[in-house]
Amino acid sequence: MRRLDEVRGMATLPDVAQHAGVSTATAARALGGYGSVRESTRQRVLDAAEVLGYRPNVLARSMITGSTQTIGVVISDIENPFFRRSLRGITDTARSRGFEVLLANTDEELEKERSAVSLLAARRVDGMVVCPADAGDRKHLREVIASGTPIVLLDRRVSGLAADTVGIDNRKAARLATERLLSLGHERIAIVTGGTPEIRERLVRPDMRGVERLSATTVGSRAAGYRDALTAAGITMRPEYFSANGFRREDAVSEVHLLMDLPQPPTAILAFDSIQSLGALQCFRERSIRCPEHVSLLGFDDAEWADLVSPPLTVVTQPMYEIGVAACERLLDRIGGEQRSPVHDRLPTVFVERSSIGPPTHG
Amino acid sequence: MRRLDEVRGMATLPDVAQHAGVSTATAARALGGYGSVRESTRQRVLDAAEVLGYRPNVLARSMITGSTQTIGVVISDIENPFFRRSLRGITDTARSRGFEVLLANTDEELEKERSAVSLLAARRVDGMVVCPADAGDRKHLREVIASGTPIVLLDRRVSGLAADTVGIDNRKAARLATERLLSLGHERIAIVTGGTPEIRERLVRPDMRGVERLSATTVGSRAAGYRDALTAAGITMRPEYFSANGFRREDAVSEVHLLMDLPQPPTAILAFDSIQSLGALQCFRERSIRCPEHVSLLGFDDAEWADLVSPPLTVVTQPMYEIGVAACERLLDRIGGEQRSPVHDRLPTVFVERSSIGPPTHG
DNA sequence: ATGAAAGCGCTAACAT
DNA sequence: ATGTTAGCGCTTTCAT
Repeated sequence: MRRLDEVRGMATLPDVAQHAGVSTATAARALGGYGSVRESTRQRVLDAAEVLGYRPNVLARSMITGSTQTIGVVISDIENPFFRRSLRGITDTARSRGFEVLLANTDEELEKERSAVSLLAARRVDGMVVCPADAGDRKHLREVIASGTPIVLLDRRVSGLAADTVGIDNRKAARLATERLLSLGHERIAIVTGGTPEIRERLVRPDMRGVERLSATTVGSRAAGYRDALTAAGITMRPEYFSANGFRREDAVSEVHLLMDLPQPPTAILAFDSIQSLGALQCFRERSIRCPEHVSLLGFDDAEWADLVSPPLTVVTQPMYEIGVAACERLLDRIGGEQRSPVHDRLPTVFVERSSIGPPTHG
Repeated sequence: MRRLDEVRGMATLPDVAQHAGVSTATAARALGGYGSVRESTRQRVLDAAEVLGYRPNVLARSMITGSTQTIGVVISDIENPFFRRSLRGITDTARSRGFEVLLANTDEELEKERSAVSLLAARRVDGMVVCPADAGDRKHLREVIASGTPIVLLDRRVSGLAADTVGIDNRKAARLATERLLSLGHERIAIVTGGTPEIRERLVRPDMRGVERLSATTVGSRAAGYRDALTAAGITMRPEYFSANGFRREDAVSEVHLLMDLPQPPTAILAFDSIQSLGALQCFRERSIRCPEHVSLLGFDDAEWADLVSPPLTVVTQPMYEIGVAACERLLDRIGGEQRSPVHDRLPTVFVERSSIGPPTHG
């Protein structure tokens, strides 16, 4: 009775139409719920569809309508607490609005980002949420936007790109965190940024020229906030307290070791994300350094384990899930045709004081 | 010069063909790298594509070839360490083989699983990796498989389903873990399963009937392994030591509170996943229970924080990433046309002893 | 309210 | 080696 159905288990619109004794156009109208169809006909078509186990071919539909009801998400690493929580916000929101999510990891590598973006574009996603690599050119993003596919930037702002951005005020958050450390009496404060040596280079030169340009990146902004606080307190920034040698946990571990090996090791460390915090904690454990007695640790992002490590970590919290939600909503609005010029949402951060910071021990 | 390009930024094959002065077929061949094309023509086409910023429409291609080069992943929660690590294994593998990943969360809700699977099927994914909800019917999975789309089961085995499975030997792993606790002298061992009350009901009845059927689920298998060890040691399982009231951290926290409120609280707890471990740890902290002095804790899955919480957690490790890789490879093989009957991969677990377990304190 | 027919952008025979 | 010609399954005018 139904040929195609037997081949690949798929009945098509013509099959349904024939079974219901109507034209494909009518069947499509009945199924798609548009146009006008007499109730009795409608029912007949629906029944036929039911009987045949008909499932519309979304691909064919997309080809015509031009919409795939799919968004692409390009992030550096799903395993990073910030991204995975945000991703959950994105997927939940997308889902509730009838969109699917295509996922791609970049591991902070520009090349992977490029190919991911290009592949997603080829898949005709209706839009993308991307957390752009901290440096490098943005031609690929620009092209996508130019071709009419909206992009919303997550976490990181890119100057000169016609894209909405959702994140926090990184500079301010870092300044506040640093100030808290300062108020405790710390003067030797190091930052473990998880950034790349290149970024570091531009940030540590005497005049700090280029900080403004770099404030387009998270690391740059936070480093700038750190500098703001130090400067205001009349403290000179020491290049050796500026660590930026990779975003992985192992990178952080070795960087903190280096820090603690310094003739004048820092009395406090500000970690720029939860992976870096974990690395610092691991280093402390390896050296039997007591925290906060020997050194204070303040981190970004309230990971699920932050209150259960020892000592419980004091953190600057970003509303990770909400950032994802907001980013997705912005994107969906754009996809829906919203026109206004790019907006940059800055969600509020919260300072959660636990016990990993305390007054410095000078020795 | 290029009409379509101006409308939606998209040049089509005919555009490229015309620009290169060849037929669409030739252009397609040159671009697709199949058939035979003279080198000079090839170059001309490629150049034209470059100039026009041509991007093949994957949808149109998929409609014909019937392959979308996309796999769907249906898991309960990306935020669970096990799933996110596995997901990374899946995406990395898929990527390297030219497949994209469509993601869906189910939160262990059968209804969400059904709709996710159905949506992915409608998107014509070439296959799916799914971690099925612990209970309920599997008609939706069966239908997908019947329609010719292969499914590989992650973590959980479902009897009577023609699908490959990749996971560990849960029963054995749980038995070994329990035996370790037993060898330390514990007799009052509780399990925090993260399962549902329904599953628990079936497992705690005196005769334990139904355990076999339930061994199709992770919780069921692990509970069975726990029972195996207890039985072999001549210890009667106490229903009150069997906790199953939700998979979330909060659930675990309150369950462990309940456990510790018992007239005879357990001297050791076996947590069935890292979220449950986190919950137990949190409860301990809330009650100032010292671990392992007051109670031992042994968990499944070596989350990134496991060695940094206090006390460092003793765990049974699953090769999470590798499980994802294996699942994806199996799936890709099936998609590639492999026929053999369903295989059930069981990857090896490793016992990592840290300091959260010790001899019981009888009091 | 319904049908006929023209595509969407591409691939795949089948010719040449 | 290249071109011609059907479609894939659906939506969408334009008739009727």
